[in-house]
Amino acid sequence: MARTDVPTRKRILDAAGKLFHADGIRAVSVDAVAEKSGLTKRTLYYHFRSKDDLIAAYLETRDQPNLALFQRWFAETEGTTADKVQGIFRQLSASARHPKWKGCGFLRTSVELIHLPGHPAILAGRAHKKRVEDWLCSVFEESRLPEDARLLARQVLLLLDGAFAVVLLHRDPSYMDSAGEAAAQLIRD
Amino acid sequence: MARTDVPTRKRILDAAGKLFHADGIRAVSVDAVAEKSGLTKRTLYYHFRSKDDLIAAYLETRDQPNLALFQRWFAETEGTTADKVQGIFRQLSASARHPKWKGCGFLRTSVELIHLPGHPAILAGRAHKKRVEDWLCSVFEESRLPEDARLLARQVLLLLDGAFAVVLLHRDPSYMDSAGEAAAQLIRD
DNA sequence: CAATGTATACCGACCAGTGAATATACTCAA
DNA sequence: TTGAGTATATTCACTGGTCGGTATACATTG
Repeated sequence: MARTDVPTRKRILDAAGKLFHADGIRAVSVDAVAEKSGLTKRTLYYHFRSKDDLIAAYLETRDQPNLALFQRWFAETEGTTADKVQGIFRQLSASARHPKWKGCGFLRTSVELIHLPGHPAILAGRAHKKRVEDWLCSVFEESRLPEDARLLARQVLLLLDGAFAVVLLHRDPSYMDSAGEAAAQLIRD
Repeated sequence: MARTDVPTRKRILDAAGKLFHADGIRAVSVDAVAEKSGLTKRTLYYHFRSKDDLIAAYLETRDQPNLALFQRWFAETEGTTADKVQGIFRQLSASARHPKWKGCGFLRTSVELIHLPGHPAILAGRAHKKRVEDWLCSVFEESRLPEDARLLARQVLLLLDGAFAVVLLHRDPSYMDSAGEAAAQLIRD
């Protein structure tokens, strides 16, 4: 239907999101996305120029919500900055207990496509990680001596992404808690 | 030649190794490996039951050398345990400056294939990471109070893998140094 | 009519894996 | 020593299937 352009596009993005999350980007064919969304492949190619275009659009929809979640978890935790950061890890640890948990979509997707340097997914992943780091940095600048803030933000990001990778690989959420403790220790120190 | 079975198999593994490292496992076709090794695909399938079998054999060849490298870097660095661990990160930081550096093959491959739970590459990655962690744990047990050793080993592993992922994604080896500093700080503390 | 959106059917390229035949080297009996 | 037999090693040509992407025609709506 011509009037209802948005729902069609959204249906495609929703279907793509589910499939990409479940099986990875490379493994999901455009045919599969079309079938899952109940539309024809040709219709999909009417709304998206290419599969890469679809991937980019899919990642865009995930960027802000992801950071917002971290910010909410940070804000909702009582205590020092170290406690609040550890709160993020604790919430992630709880999330990771769900059997369908697949870690950080940006990290996963970026590593999956790391061999294609200019790929939109790499750029999206890079931008997302930078956004998280910058937010952490601003948080530390507000509550601590400024010269440590950038380094500290980087180190917390390293622990965060390390935990995403290791928890995913070992299927053991307790690594997320170990990462949270390490982060708290680095911040407190 | 029947007498010289080993070289053929090795030629295939070498070719596969180069291609897998350069382009990723999924992206490399069996045809490509066959062509690179100067043999026919059918010959490849004579020596390896399947592509997965080839992948598993390829990863096996990378397991011990990788850990041995860490151990060498650890042993060759002077100073405290914290210094020695930081030495590993420093060496990795130097390695990461080579333009062809692609991070940890086990981590990259495991994340690439994470959606296939029983895949040999996942099992190999898991086993490799466990081996590194166990080695770190034994190192810490020898030089520190035993109850902290396991947690510390896990946290260093988290920093290590976080750095592998973040350095790869951002193409910025200095994250490896930040990880090393964090590790040293956790150990010293 | 004309623009937008959707569908059927198809393309060439590539994928992992295989069938059948062939070449090479080793074994052992005459 | 030689020649037949056998296991190993390799090749060419192929299969069924999937991939991303498209040519073309049909439908709906203003």
